[in-house]
Amino acid sequence: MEAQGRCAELTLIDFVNDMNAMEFPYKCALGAKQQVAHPQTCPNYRVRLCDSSWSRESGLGAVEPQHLHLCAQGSSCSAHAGRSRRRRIITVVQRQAANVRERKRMFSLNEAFDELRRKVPTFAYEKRLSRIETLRLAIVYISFMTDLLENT
DNA sequence: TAGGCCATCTGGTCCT
DNA sequence: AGGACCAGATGGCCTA
Repeated sequence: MEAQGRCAELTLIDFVNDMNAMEFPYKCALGAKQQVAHPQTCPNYRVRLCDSSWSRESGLGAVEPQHLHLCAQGSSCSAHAGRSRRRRIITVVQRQAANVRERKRMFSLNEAFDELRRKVPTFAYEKRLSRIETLRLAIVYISFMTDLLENT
């Protein structure tokens, strides 16, 4: 039992080694990047909040705005497909409230990512995993543990 | 300087 | 109607 546990431990270390070799060969730099957003200093933030293109006063709501908005998806855009829909008009206050909710939602998403980062094995000196790296590593890790369970 | 990553805003869609 | 979810756009920061 103890030997089996040690075996799993060693295999886990090998697994992390393999992962570093295969997936993250360049992850030897020290220091994790921790970005801190400053909405107050973000020009985009201020411009967007002052941009009234979506507001009731802009008049866009009255001229079939689905033909006015920029859409990178082109003709495949779901907003353009099928029946025409009237644009949902919201007030500045509602937009700001929606922005706050979206920030909270993204915050909880990042909390979940942080929790997942703590669950997947990495070396301490390794740079903080990005979200996509975390997901991919978790997938491989789960597969690895599943195989380990089936073969013991 | 280019590319990766991230935070934020935004508008569309779905669901309650 | 309004909140949740999603994806696109944008701009800032960091690293090679």
